[in-house]
Amino acid sequence: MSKPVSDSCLVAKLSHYIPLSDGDRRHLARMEETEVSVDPQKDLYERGDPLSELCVVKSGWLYSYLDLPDGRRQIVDIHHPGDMIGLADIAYPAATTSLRSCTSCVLCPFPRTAMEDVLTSSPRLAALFFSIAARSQTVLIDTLRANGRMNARERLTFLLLSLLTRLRITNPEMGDVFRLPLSQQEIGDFLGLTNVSVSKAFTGLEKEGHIRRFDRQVEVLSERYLADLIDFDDRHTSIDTNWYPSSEMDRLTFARA
Amino acid sequence: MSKPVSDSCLVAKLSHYIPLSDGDRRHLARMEETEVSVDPQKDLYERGDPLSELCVVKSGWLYSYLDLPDGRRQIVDIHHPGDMIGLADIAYPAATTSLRSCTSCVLCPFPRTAMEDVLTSSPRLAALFFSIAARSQTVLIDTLRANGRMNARERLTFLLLSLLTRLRITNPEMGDVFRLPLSQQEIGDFLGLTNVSVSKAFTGLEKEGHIRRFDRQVEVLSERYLADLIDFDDRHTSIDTNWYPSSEMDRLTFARA
DNA sequence: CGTATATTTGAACGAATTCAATTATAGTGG
DNA sequence: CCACTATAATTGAATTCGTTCAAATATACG
Repeated sequence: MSKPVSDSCLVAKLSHYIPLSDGDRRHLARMEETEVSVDPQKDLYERGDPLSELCVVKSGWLYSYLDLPDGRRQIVDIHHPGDMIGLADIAYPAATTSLRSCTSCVLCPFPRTAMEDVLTSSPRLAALFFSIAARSQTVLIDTLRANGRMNARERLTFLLLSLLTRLRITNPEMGDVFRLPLSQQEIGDFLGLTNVSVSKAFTGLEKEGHIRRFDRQVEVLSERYLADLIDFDDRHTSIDTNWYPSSEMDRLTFARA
Repeated sequence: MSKPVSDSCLVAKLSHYIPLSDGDRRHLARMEETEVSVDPQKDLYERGDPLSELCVVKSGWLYSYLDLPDGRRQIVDIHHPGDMIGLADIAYPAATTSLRSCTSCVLCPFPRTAMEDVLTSSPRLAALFFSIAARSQTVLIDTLRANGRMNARERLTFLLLSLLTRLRITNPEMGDVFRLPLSQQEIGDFLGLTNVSVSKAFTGLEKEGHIRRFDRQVEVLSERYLADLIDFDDRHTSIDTNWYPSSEMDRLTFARA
Protein backbone atom coordinates (compact mmCIF):
# COMPACT_ATOMS: atom_id res chain seq x y z
CA MET A 1 0.00 0.00 0.00
CA SER A 2 2.79 2.36 0.95
CA LYS A 3 5.10 1.48 -1.95
CA PRO A 4 3.47 1.07 -5.35
CA VAL A 5 6.58 -0.56 -6.82
CA SER A 6 4.47 -2.42 -9.31
CA ASP A 7 0.96 -1.93 -10.53
CA SER A 8 0.36 -5.65 -10.91
CA CYS A 9 -2.88 -6.64 -9.19
CA LEU A 10 -1.44 -9.91 -8.09
CA VAL A 11 1.69 -8.41 -6.59
CA ALA A 12 -0.37 -5.82 -4.81
CA LYS A 13 -2.58 -8.47 -3.34
CA LEU A 14 0.11 -10.90 -2.27
CA SER A 15 2.47 -8.33 -0.81
CA HIS A 16 -0.28 -7.59 1.70
CA TYR A 17 0.65 -10.87 3.30
CA ILE A 18 4.38 -11.42 2.95
CA PRO A 19 7.32 -9.45 1.65
CA LEU A 20 7.97 -10.49 -1.94
CA SER A 21 11.42 -10.76 -3.41
CA ASP A 22 12.14 -9.02 -6.70
CA GLY A 23 12.22 -12.44 -8.32
CA ASP A 24 8.78 -13.22 -6.96
CA ARG A 25 7.53 -9.90 -8.25
CA ARG A 26 8.86 -10.39 -11.70
CA HIS A 27 7.48 -13.85 -11.74
CA LEU A 28 4.03 -12.73 -10.71
CA ALA A 29 4.02 -9.73 -12.99
CA ARG A 30 4.46 -12.03 -15.96
CA MET A 31 1.27 -13.80 -15.05
CA GLU A 32 -0.93 -10.87 -15.77
CA GLU A 33 0.07 -8.59 -18.53
CA THR A 34 -3.48 -7.85 -19.62
CA GLU A 35 -6.48 -6.08 -18.22
CA VAL A 36 -10.10 -6.66 -19.12
CA SER A 37 -13.06 -4.35 -18.60
CA VAL A 38 -16.46 -5.83 -17.87
CA ASP A 39 -19.92 -4.27 -17.90
CA PRO A 40 -22.27 -4.59 -14.93
CA GLN A 41 -24.62 -7.58 -14.71
CA LYS A 42 -22.71 -9.69 -17.22
CA ASP A 43 -22.19 -13.43 -16.98
CA LEU A 44 -18.50 -14.13 -17.51
CA TYR A 45 -18.72 -17.89 -17.48
CA GLU A 46 -21.16 -20.63 -16.52
CA ARG A 47 -20.67 -23.67 -14.34
CA GLY A 48 -19.31 -26.37 -16.63
CA ASP A 49 -17.44 -24.06 -18.99
CA PRO A 50 -13.82 -24.99 -19.63
CA LEU A 51 -11.71 -22.59 -17.66
CA SER A 52 -8.23 -21.69 -18.84
CA GLU A 53 -7.68 -18.59 -16.76
CA LEU A 54 -7.88 -17.30 -13.24
CA CYS A 55 -8.05 -13.62 -12.50
CA VAL A 56 -7.50 -10.94 -9.93
CA VAL A 57 -10.12 -8.26 -9.41
CA LYS A 58 -8.64 -4.81 -9.97
CA SER A 59 -11.89 -2.92 -9.46
CA GLY A 60 -15.60 -3.68 -9.11
CA TRP A 61 -17.67 -6.40 -7.45
CA LEU A 62 -18.62 -9.81 -8.82
CA TYR A 63 -20.12 -12.99 -7.48
CA SER A 64 -19.92 -16.73 -8.05
CA TYR A 65 -23.18 -18.65 -7.95
CA LEU A 66 -24.95 -21.95 -8.52
CA ASP A 67 -28.46 -22.46 -9.85
CA LEU A 68 -31.01 -25.18 -9.19
CA PRO A 69 -32.93 -26.70 -12.09
CA ASP A 70 -36.01 -24.55 -11.41
CA GLY A 71 -34.16 -21.26 -11.27
CA ARG A 72 -33.47 -20.90 -7.57
CA ARG A 73 -30.02 -19.37 -7.19
CA GLN A 74 -27.36 -19.53 -4.51
CA ILE A 75 -24.55 -17.00 -4.51
CA VAL A 76 -21.57 -18.70 -2.91
CA ASP A 77 -18.90 -16.04 -2.98
CA ILE A 78 -18.67 -12.28 -3.45
CA HIS A 79 -15.50 -10.97 -5.06
CA HIS A 80 -13.98 -7.59 -4.26
CA PRO A 81 -10.98 -5.66 -5.54
CA GLY A 82 -7.87 -7.58 -4.58
CA ASP A 83 -9.55 -10.98 -4.66
CA MET A 84 -8.43 -13.88 -6.78
CA ILE A 85 -11.20 -15.72 -8.65
CA GLY A 86 -11.13 -19.35 -9.68
CA LEU A 87 -8.44 -20.69 -7.39
CA ALA A 88 -10.67 -23.52 -6.15
CA ASP A 89 -11.52 -24.54 -9.69
CA ILE A 90 -8.04 -25.71 -10.57
CA ALA A 91 -8.83 -29.18 -9.24
CA TYR A 92 -11.48 -29.55 -11.94
CA PRO A 93 -11.40 -29.47 -15.70
CA ALA A 94 -14.32 -27.02 -15.83
CA ALA A 95 -15.80 -24.21 -13.79
CA THR A 96 -17.64 -25.43 -10.68
CA THR A 97 -19.61 -22.19 -10.33
CA SER A 98 -20.87 -19.43 -12.62
CA LEU A 99 -19.46 -15.92 -12.43
CA ARG A 100 -21.33 -12.65 -12.81
CA SER A 101 -20.40 -9.01 -12.39
CA CYS A 102 -22.40 -6.73 -10.08
CA THR A 103 -20.78 -3.49 -11.20
CA SER A 104 -18.40 -2.40 -13.94
CA CYS A 105 -15.17 -4.26 -13.30
CA VAL A 106 -11.56 -4.37 -14.35
CA LEU A 107 -10.06 -7.84 -14.17
CA CYS A 108 -6.52 -9.10 -14.57
CA PRO A 109 -6.67 -12.58 -16.04
CA PHE A 110 -3.71 -14.94 -15.91
CA PRO A 111 -3.30 -18.47 -17.21
CA ARG A 112 -4.22 -21.40 -15.06
CA THR A 113 -0.84 -22.94 -15.81
CA ALA A 114 0.82 -20.11 -13.90
CA MET A 115 0.04 -22.04 -10.76
CA GLU A 116 2.44 -24.74 -11.84
CA ASP A 117 5.24 -22.19 -12.20
CA VAL A 118 4.54 -20.79 -8.78
CA LEU A 119 4.60 -24.16 -7.09
CA THR A 120 7.83 -25.09 -8.82
CA SER A 121 9.70 -21.84 -8.40
CA SER A 122 8.71 -20.55 -5.00
CA PRO A 123 7.69 -22.65 -2.02
CA ARG A 124 6.83 -19.51 -0.14
CA LEU A 125 4.48 -18.30 -2.83
CA ALA A 126 2.98 -21.77 -2.96
CA ALA A 127 2.36 -21.60 0.76
CA LEU A 128 0.79 -18.19 0.36
CA PHE A 129 -1.56 -19.35 -2.37
CA PHE A 130 -2.42 -22.24 -0.13
CA SER A 131 -3.26 -19.91 2.73
CA ILE A 132 -5.42 -17.77 0.51
CA ALA A 133 -7.36 -20.79 -0.63
CA ALA A 134 -7.68 -21.98 2.95
CA ARG A 135 -9.00 -18.66 4.07
CA SER A 136 -11.63 -18.52 1.41
CA GLN A 137 -12.74 -21.92 2.60
CA THR A 138 -13.14 -20.56 6.11
CA VAL A 139 -15.24 -17.71 4.78
CA LEU A 140 -17.41 -20.29 3.09
CA ILE A 141 -17.81 -22.20 6.34
CA ASP A 142 -19.03 -19.09 8.08
CA THR A 143 -21.53 -18.49 5.30
CA LEU A 144 -22.75 -22.04 5.68
CA ARG A 145 -23.27 -21.52 9.38
CA ALA A 146 -25.25 -18.38 8.62
CA ASN A 147 -27.45 -20.00 5.98
CA GLY A 148 -28.00 -23.18 7.94
CA ARG A 149 -28.68 -21.87 11.42
CA MET A 150 -29.44 -18.15 11.49
CA ASN A 151 -32.72 -16.29 11.09
CA ALA A 152 -33.17 -13.54 8.52
CA ARG A 153 -31.96 -10.66 10.63
CA GLU A 154 -28.90 -12.55 11.84
CA ARG A 155 -28.01 -13.52 8.29
CA LEU A 156 -28.15 -9.96 7.10
CA THR A 157 -26.05 -8.91 10.07
CA PHE A 158 -23.54 -11.56 9.08
CA LEU A 159 -23.32 -10.21 5.55
CA LEU A 160 -22.94 -6.60 6.62
CA LEU A 161 -20.19 -7.37 9.12
CA SER A 162 -18.42 -9.62 6.62
CA LEU A 163 -18.40 -6.87 4.04
CA LEU A 164 -17.30 -4.29 6.55
CA THR A 165 -14.28 -6.30 7.70
CA ARG A 166 -13.43 -7.42 4.17
CA LEU A 167 -13.49 -3.94 2.71
CA ARG A 168 -11.44 -2.50 5.55
CA ILE A 169 -8.49 -4.65 4.49
CA THR A 170 -7.97 -2.85 1.22
CA ASN A 171 -9.40 0.44 2.46
CA PRO A 172 -8.33 0.93 6.07
CA GLU A 173 -9.57 4.52 6.25
CA MET A 174 -13.11 3.58 5.44
CA GLY A 175 -14.68 3.64 8.89
CA ASP A 176 -18.16 2.14 9.30
CA VAL A 177 -19.67 3.09 5.93
CA PHE A 178 -19.52 1.28 2.62
CA ARG A 179 -21.26 1.21 -0.74
CA LEU A 180 -23.38 -1.87 -1.26
CA PRO A 181 -23.87 -2.51 -4.99
CA LEU A 182 -25.96 -5.66 -4.48
CA SER A 183 -29.71 -5.70 -5.04
CA GLN A 184 -31.83 -7.15 -2.24
CA GLN A 185 -32.55 -10.04 -4.58
CA GLU A 186 -28.82 -10.74 -4.82
CA ILE A 187 -28.39 -10.41 -1.07
CA GLY A 188 -31.20 -12.92 -0.67
CA ASP A 189 -29.52 -15.27 -3.11
CA PHE A 190 -26.41 -15.10 -0.96
CA LEU A 191 -28.20 -15.54 2.37
CA GLY A 192 -30.81 -18.09 1.33
CA LEU A 193 -33.68 -15.62 1.66
CA THR A 194 -36.18 -13.86 -0.61
CA ASN A 195 -35.82 -10.23 -1.56
CA VAL A 196 -38.88 -9.51 0.60
CA SER A 197 -37.28 -11.01 3.71
CA VAL A 198 -34.10 -9.07 3.06
CA SER A 199 -36.10 -5.87 2.83
CA LYS A 200 -37.84 -6.58 6.12
CA ALA A 201 -34.59 -7.49 7.84
CA PHE A 202 -32.99 -4.28 6.59
CA THR A 203 -35.89 -2.17 7.76
CA GLY A 204 -35.86 -3.93 11.13
CA LEU A 205 -32.14 -3.35 11.72
CA GLU A 206 -32.50 0.25 10.66
CA LYS A 207 -35.55 0.98 12.85
CA GLU A 208 -33.72 -0.37 15.88
CA GLY A 209 -30.78 1.90 15.14
CA HIS A 210 -28.16 -0.73 14.34
CA ILE A 211 -27.58 0.50 10.80
CA ARG A 212 -28.32 3.51 8.65
CA ARG A 213 -28.85 3.58 4.88
CA PHE A 214 -28.40 6.43 2.41
CA ASP A 215 -27.68 6.51 -1.33
CA ARG A 216 -26.43 3.01 -1.99
CA GLN A 217 -24.44 3.00 1.22
CA VAL A 218 -24.73 1.30 4.58
CA GLU A 219 -23.43 2.60 7.88
CA VAL A 220 -22.97 0.12 10.71
CA LEU A 221 -23.86 1.95 13.92
CA SER A 222 -23.43 -0.73 16.58
CA GLU A 223 -20.75 -3.05 15.30
CA ARG A 224 -19.92 -4.51 18.69
CA TYR A 225 -23.53 -5.32 19.49
CA LEU A 226 -24.10 -6.93 16.10
CA ALA A 227 -20.87 -8.92 16.28
CA ASP A 228 -21.87 -10.33 19.66
CA LEU A 229 -25.35 -11.13 18.37
CA ILE A 230 -24.01 -13.64 15.89
CA ASP A 231 -20.66 -14.45 17.51
CA PHE A 232 -18.97 -12.90 14.52
CA ASP A 233 -15.39 -13.87 13.87
CA ASP A 234 -13.23 -11.64 11.70
CA ARG A 235 -11.50 -14.03 9.32
CA HIS A 236 -9.95 -11.33 7.21
CA THR A 237 -7.75 -9.20 9.35
CA SER A 238 -5.02 -11.62 10.29
CA ILE A 239 -3.44 -14.63 8.67
CA ASP A 240 -0.94 -17.09 10.08
CA THR A 241 2.27 -17.22 8.08
CA ASN A 242 4.36 -18.88 10.77
CA TRP A 243 4.48 -22.22 9.05
CA TYR A 244 5.82 -20.81 5.79
CA PRO A 245 9.12 -22.00 4.34
CA SER A 246 12.05 -19.67 5.08
CA SER A 247 12.50 -18.20 8.49
CA GLU A 248 12.35 -14.44 8.09
CA MET A 249 8.59 -14.57 8.55
CA ASP A 250 6.44 -13.35 11.34
CA ARG A 251 2.74 -13.52 11.78
CA LEU A 252 1.51 -10.45 9.97
CA THR A 253 -1.50 -8.39 10.80
CA PHE A 254 -3.13 -6.18 8.22
CA ALA A 255 -2.72 -2.49 8.58
CA ARG A 256 -5.80 -1.24 10.36
CA ALA A 257 -4.51 1.25 12.87
CA MET B 1 -5.69 -50.07 -3.54
CA SER B 2 -4.15 -52.89 -5.53
CA LYS B 3 -0.65 -52.62 -4.02
CA PRO B 4 -0.45 -52.05 -0.28
CA VAL B 5 3.24 -51.11 -0.46
CA SER B 6 2.90 -49.00 2.62
CA ASP B 7 0.29 -48.87 5.34
CA SER B 8 0.63 -45.14 5.77
CA CYS B 9 -2.79 -43.52 5.67
CA LEU B 10 -1.45 -40.50 3.92
CA VAL B 11 0.33 -42.47 1.22
CA ALA B 12 -2.74 -44.58 0.68
CA LYS B 13 -4.87 -41.50 0.27
CA LEU B 14 -2.58 -39.55 -2.00
CA SER B 15 -1.64 -42.44 -4.27
CA HIS B 16 -5.32 -42.56 -5.20
CA TYR B 17 -4.67 -39.43 -7.19
CA ILE B 18 -1.15 -39.58 -8.63
CA PRO B 19 1.65 -42.11 -8.70
CA LEU B 20 4.05 -41.35 -5.86
CA SER B 21 7.77 -41.75 -6.14
CA ASP B 22 9.59 -43.75 -3.47
CA GLY B 23 11.03 -40.47 -2.24
CA ASP B 24 7.53 -39.02 -1.89
CA ARG B 25 6.44 -42.13 -0.04
CA ARG B 26 9.28 -42.04 2.41
CA HIS B 27 8.71 -38.38 2.92
CA LEU B 28 5.03 -38.82 3.61
CA ALA B 29 5.54 -41.87 5.79
CA ARG B 30 7.69 -39.81 8.14
CA MET B 31 4.80 -37.45 8.69
CA GLU B 32 2.69 -39.97 10.45
CA GLU B 33 4.43 -42.50 12.55
CA THR B 34 1.71 -42.66 15.18
CA GLU B 35 -1.90 -43.79 15.36
CA VAL B 36 -4.51 -42.62 17.80
CA SER B 37 -7.76 -44.34 18.78
CA VAL B 38 -10.78 -42.23 19.62
CA ASP B 39 -14.07 -43.13 21.29
CA PRO B 40 -17.41 -42.28 19.70
CA GLN B 41 -19.03 -38.91 20.43
CA LYS B 42 -15.84 -37.28 21.71
CA ASP B 43 -14.82 -33.70 21.10
CA LEU B 44 -11.23 -33.71 19.86
CA TYR B 45 -10.78 -29.96 19.77
CA GLU B 46 -12.84 -26.80 19.89
CA ARG B 47 -12.86 -23.79 17.62
CA GLY B 48 -10.14 -21.51 18.91
CA ASP B 49 -7.84 -24.20 20.26
CA PRO B 50 -4.23 -23.98 19.13
CA LEU B 51 -3.73 -26.63 16.51
CA SER B 52 -0.32 -28.18 16.02
CA GLU B 53 -1.35 -31.25 14.06
CA LEU B 54 -3.38 -32.29 11.09
CA CYS B 55 -4.53 -35.87 10.67
CA VAL B 56 -5.70 -38.48 8.24
CA VAL B 57 -8.72 -40.61 9.11
CA LYS B 58 -7.79 -44.29 9.08
CA SER B 59 -11.20 -45.54 10.20
CA GLY B 60 -14.44 -44.13 11.53
CA TRP B 61 -16.51 -41.00 10.87
CA LEU B 62 -16.10 -37.54 12.40
CA TYR B 63 -17.45 -34.10 11.74
CA SER B 64 -16.34 -30.48 11.99
CA TYR B 65 -18.89 -28.01 13.32
CA LEU B 66 -19.55 -24.48 14.48
CA ASP B 67 -21.92 -23.39 17.23
CA LEU B 68 -23.94 -20.22 17.70
CA PRO B 69 -24.01 -18.50 21.10
CA ASP B 70 -27.39 -20.03 21.99
CA GLY B 71 -26.44 -23.61 21.17
CA ARG B 72 -27.59 -23.93 17.57
CA ARG B 73 -25.05 -26.04 15.74
CA GLN B 74 -23.94 -26.23 12.12
CA ILE B 75 -21.95 -29.23 10.96
CA VAL B 76 -19.79 -28.02 8.10
CA ASP B 77 -17.91 -31.13 7.05
CA ILE B 78 -18.17 -34.88 7.53
CA HIS B 79 -14.91 -36.80 7.57
CA HIS B 80 -14.56 -40.36 6.31
CA PRO B 81 -11.69 -42.85 6.16
CA GLY B 82 -9.07 -41.48 3.79
CA ASP B 83 -9.91 -37.85 4.49
CA MET B 84 -7.44 -35.30 5.73
CA ILE B 85 -8.64 -33.08 8.58
CA GLY B 86 -7.47 -29.56 9.31
CA LEU B 87 -5.93 -28.61 5.98
CA ALA B 88 -7.93 -25.40 5.78
CA ASP B 89 -6.88 -24.40 9.29
CA ILE B 90 -3.23 -23.89 8.42
CA ALA B 91 -3.89 -20.29 7.44
CA TYR B 92 -4.92 -19.57 11.03
CA PRO B 93 -3.13 -19.83 14.34
CA ALA B 94 -6.06 -21.71 15.90
CA ALA B 95 -8.78 -24.13 14.88
CA THR B 96 -11.58 -22.45 12.92
CA THR B 97 -14.04 -25.28 13.63
CA SER B 98 -14.58 -27.85 16.37
CA LEU B 99 -14.07 -31.55 15.72
CA ARG B 100 -16.13 -34.44 17.06
CA SER B 101 -16.16 -38.17 16.43
CA CYS B 102 -19.37 -39.95 15.38
CA THR B 103 -18.01 -43.47 15.78
CA SER B 104 -14.89 -45.08 17.15
CA CYS B 105 -12.04 -43.81 15.03
CA VAL B 106 -8.39 -44.40 14.32
CA LEU B 107 -6.56 -41.25 13.31
CA CYS B 108 -3.04 -40.67 12.00
CA PRO B 109 -1.88 -37.28 13.22
CA PHE B 110 1.04 -35.49 11.64
CA PRO B 111 2.64 -32.16 12.45
CA ARG B 112 1.38 -29.02 10.84
CA THR B 113 4.95 -28.15 9.91
CA ALA B 114 5.01 -31.14 7.58
CA MET B 115 3.23 -28.95 5.05
CA GLU B 116 6.32 -26.80 4.81
CA ASP B 117 8.45 -29.82 3.97
CA VAL B 118 6.02 -30.92 1.30
CA LEU B 119 5.93 -27.55 -0.38
CA THR B 120 9.70 -27.31 -0.36
CA SER B 121 10.54 -30.82 -1.44
CA SER B 122 7.89 -31.76 -3.96
CA PRO B 123 6.01 -29.37 -6.21
CA ARG B 124 3.83 -32.21 -7.36
CA LEU B 125 2.80 -33.09 -3.83
CA ALA B 126 2.19 -29.42 -3.19
CA ALA B 127 -0.10 -29.32 -6.21
CA LEU B 128 -1.89 -32.40 -4.98
CA PHE B 129 -2.49 -30.95 -1.54
CA PHE B 130 -3.74 -27.87 -3.26
CA SER B 131 -6.19 -29.88 -5.32
CA ILE B 132 -7.45 -31.71 -2.27
CA ALA B 133 -8.06 -28.42 -0.50
CA ALA B 134 -9.77 -27.05 -3.59
CA ARG B 135 -12.04 -30.04 -3.85
CA SER B 136 -13.14 -29.82 -0.25
CA GLN B 137 -14.04 -26.23 -0.97
CA THR B 138 -16.24 -27.32 -3.83
CA VAL B 139 -17.99 -29.80 -1.58
CA LEU B 140 -18.64 -26.95 0.80
CA ILE B 141 -20.11 -24.86 -1.99
CA ASP B 142 -22.54 -27.63 -2.84
CA THR B 143 -23.54 -27.87 0.80
CA LEU B 144 -24.13 -24.15 0.87
CA ARG B 145 -26.38 -24.42 -2.15
CA ALA B 146 -28.34 -27.17 -0.43
CA ASN B 147 -28.73 -25.29 2.85
CA GLY B 148 -29.52 -21.99 1.22
CA ARG B 149 -31.95 -22.98 -1.50
CA MET B 150 -33.32 -26.51 -1.06
CA ASN B 151 -36.34 -27.79 0.88
CA ALA B 152 -36.05 -30.50 3.48
CA ARG B 153 -36.48 -33.46 1.17
CA GLU B 154 -34.03 -32.11 -1.38
CA ARG B 155 -31.46 -31.46 1.32
CA LEU B 156 -31.69 -34.99 2.62
CA THR B 157 -31.40 -36.26 -0.95
CA PHE B 158 -28.28 -34.17 -1.33
CA LEU B 159 -26.72 -35.69 1.77
CA LEU B 160 -27.53 -39.25 0.79
CA LEU B 161 -26.14 -38.88 -2.72
CA SER B 162 -23.06 -37.10 -1.41
CA LEU B 163 -22.35 -39.92 1.01
CA LEU B 164 -23.00 -42.55 -1.63
CA THR B 165 -20.54 -41.07 -4.11
CA ARG B 166 -17.98 -40.26 -1.43
CA LEU B 167 -17.99 -43.73 0.07
CA ARG B 168 -17.76 -45.40 -3.34
CA ILE B 169 -14.32 -43.86 -3.83
CA THR B 170 -12.70 -45.86 -1.09
CA ASN B 171 -15.09 -48.78 -1.39
CA PRO B 172 -15.91 -49.29 -5.07
CA GLU B 173 -17.70 -52.61 -4.48
CA MET B 174 -20.26 -51.07 -2.22
CA GLY B 175 -23.23 -50.68 -4.57
CA ASP B 176 -26.16 -48.58 -3.40
CA VAL B 177 -26.10 -49.38 0.31
CA PHE B 178 -24.14 -47.77 3.11
CA ARG B 179 -24.10 -47.54 6.89
CA LEU B 180 -25.15 -44.16 8.20
CA PRO B 181 -23.73 -43.60 11.69
CA LEU B 182 -25.21 -40.13 12.08
CA SER B 183 -28.21 -39.44 14.29
CA GLN B 184 -31.07 -37.52 12.71
CA GLN B 185 -30.14 -34.65 14.99
CA GLU B 186 -26.65 -34.64 13.47
CA ILE B 187 -28.05 -34.87 9.96
CA GLY B 188 -30.23 -31.89 10.79
CA ASP B 189 -27.22 -29.99 12.07
CA PHE B 190 -25.54 -30.61 8.74
CA LEU B 191 -28.55 -29.70 6.60
CA GLY B 192 -29.87 -26.79 8.62
CA LEU B 193 -32.99 -28.69 9.75
CA THR B 194 -34.44 -30.07 12.98
CA ASN B 195 -34.33 -33.76 13.80
CA VAL B 196 -38.10 -33.81 13.31
CA SER B 197 -37.88 -32.48 9.77
CA VAL B 198 -35.16 -34.97 8.98
CA SER B 199 -37.36 -37.79 10.23
CA LYS B 200 -40.26 -36.64 8.09
CA ALA B 201 -38.06 -36.24 5.02
CA PHE B 202 -36.67 -39.74 5.55
CA THR B 203 -40.11 -41.23 5.92
CA GLY B 204 -41.30 -39.38 2.85
CA LEU B 205 -38.47 -40.56 0.63
CA GLU B 206 -38.94 -44.09 1.89
CA LYS B 207 -42.73 -44.15 1.38
CA GLU B 208 -42.28 -43.03 -2.21
CA GLY B 209 -39.81 -45.80 -2.80
CA HIS B 210 -36.69 -43.74 -3.40
CA ILE B 211 -34.77 -45.20 -0.49
CA ARG B 212 -34.96 -48.14 1.90
CA ARG B 213 -33.69 -48.25 5.48
CA PHE B 214 -32.68 -51.25 7.58
CA ASP B 215 -30.36 -51.63 10.56
CA ARG B 216 -28.32 -48.44 10.44
CA GLN B 217 -28.08 -48.67 6.67
CA VAL B 218 -29.57 -46.77 3.76
CA GLU B 219 -30.20 -48.16 0.29
CA VAL B 220 -30.63 -45.68 -2.54
CA LEU B 221 -33.22 -47.17 -4.91
CA SER B 222 -33.59 -44.47 -7.56
CA GLU B 223 -30.25 -42.75 -7.75
CA ARG B 224 -30.82 -41.29 -11.20
CA TYR B 225 -34.19 -39.82 -10.30
CA LEU B 226 -32.84 -38.30 -7.11
CA ALA B 227 -29.75 -36.91 -8.83
CA ASP B 228 -31.92 -35.19 -11.43
CA LEU B 229 -34.20 -33.84 -8.73
CA ILE B 230 -31.43 -31.73 -7.25
CA ASP B 231 -29.12 -31.47 -10.28
CA PHE B 232 -26.56 -33.43 -8.31
CA ASP B 233 -22.96 -33.15 -9.41
CA ASP B 234 -20.49 -35.82 -8.39
CA ARG B 235 -17.47 -33.89 -7.18
CA HIS B 236 -15.64 -36.91 -5.87
CA THR B 237 -15.08 -39.31 -8.68
CA SER B 238 -12.70 -37.38 -10.86
CA ILE B 239 -10.03 -34.78 -10.29
CA ASP B 240 -8.05 -32.76 -12.78
CA THR B 241 -4.31 -33.28 -12.46
CA ASN B 242 -3.42 -31.93 -15.88
CA TRP B 243 -1.93 -28.75 -14.58
CA TYR B 244 0.48 -30.50 -12.22
CA PRO B 245 4.22 -30.01 -12.47
CA SER B 246 5.99 -32.82 -14.38
CA SER B 247 4.58 -34.15 -17.57
CA GLU B 248 3.91 -37.82 -17.00
CA MET B 249 0.50 -37.03 -15.63
CA ASP B 250 -2.91 -37.71 -17.07
CA ARG B 251 -6.28 -36.87 -15.75
CA LEU B 252 -7.02 -39.73 -13.41
CA THR B 253 -10.36 -41.19 -12.61
CA PHE B 254 -10.97 -43.13 -9.46
CA ALA B 255 -11.36 -46.84 -9.76
CA ARG B 256 -15.06 -47.47 -9.96
CA ALA B 257 -15.45 -50.17 -12.57
C1' DC C 1 -34.43 -57.51 30.55
C1' DG C 2 -34.67 -52.79 31.72
C1' DT C 3 -33.29 -48.22 30.91
C1' DA C 4 -31.61 -44.52 28.18
C1' DT C 5 -31.54 -42.73 23.67
C1' DA C 6 -33.36 -42.17 19.09
C1' DT C 7 -37.12 -42.05 15.92
C1' DT C 8 -41.79 -41.38 14.62
C1' DT C 9 -46.08 -39.11 14.61
C1' DG C 10 -49.57 -35.51 15.29
C1' DA C 11 -51.14 -30.89 16.44
C1' DA C 12 -50.25 -26.04 17.10
C1' DC C 13 -47.35 -22.46 16.03
C1' DG C 14 -44.22 -19.26 13.65
C1' DA C 15 -40.84 -17.36 10.47
C1' DA C 16 -40.23 -16.81 5.95
C1' DT C 17 -42.48 -17.06 1.50
C1' DT C 18 -45.74 -15.89 -1.90
C1' DC C 19 -48.71 -12.78 -3.93
C1' DA C 20 -49.99 -8.27 -4.89
C1' DA C 21 -50.09 -3.44 -4.59
C1' DT C 22 -47.61 0.83 -3.49
C1' DT C 23 -43.70 3.76 -3.15
C1' DA C 24 -39.05 4.87 -4.22
C1' DT C 25 -35.03 4.98 -7.07
C1' DA C 26 -32.32 5.00 -11.28
C1' DG C 27 -31.74 5.64 -15.98
C1' DT C 28 -33.30 7.77 -20.55
C1' DG C 29 -34.60 10.82 -23.93
C1' DG C 30 -37.05 15.04 -24.92
C1' DC D 1 -33.47 19.75 -16.20
C1' DC D 2 -37.60 17.37 -16.02
C1' DA D 3 -40.88 13.92 -17.26
C1' DC D 4 -41.25 9.13 -18.32
C1' DT D 5 -40.26 4.43 -17.88
C1' DA D 6 -38.18 0.45 -15.94
C1' DT D 7 -36.31 -1.49 -12.06
C1' DA D 8 -35.89 -1.97 -7.10
C1' DA D 9 -37.61 -1.58 -2.45
C1' DT D 10 -41.34 -1.48 0.79
C1' DT D 11 -45.51 -2.92 2.90
C1' DG D 12 -49.44 -5.85 4.04
C1' DA D 13 -52.24 -10.11 3.81
C1' DA D 14 -52.50 -14.93 3.12
C1' DT D 15 -50.11 -19.10 2.80
C1' DT D 16 -46.68 -22.69 3.54
C1' DC D 17 -42.96 -25.26 5.14
C1' DG D 18 -40.45 -26.21 8.83
C1' DT D 19 -40.33 -25.77 13.86
C1' DT D 20 -41.83 -26.54 18.45
C1' DC D 21 -44.00 -29.19 21.73
C1' DA D 22 -45.47 -33.46 23.37
C1' DA D 23 -46.50 -38.17 23.43
C1' DA D 24 -45.81 -42.86 21.57
C1' DT D 25 -42.94 -46.22 19.55
C1' DA D 26 -38.63 -48.22 18.34
C1' DT D 27 -33.81 -49.17 18.99
C1' DA D 28 -29.42 -49.71 21.34
C1' DC D 29 -26.81 -51.00 25.19
C1' DG D 30 -25.30 -52.43 29.78
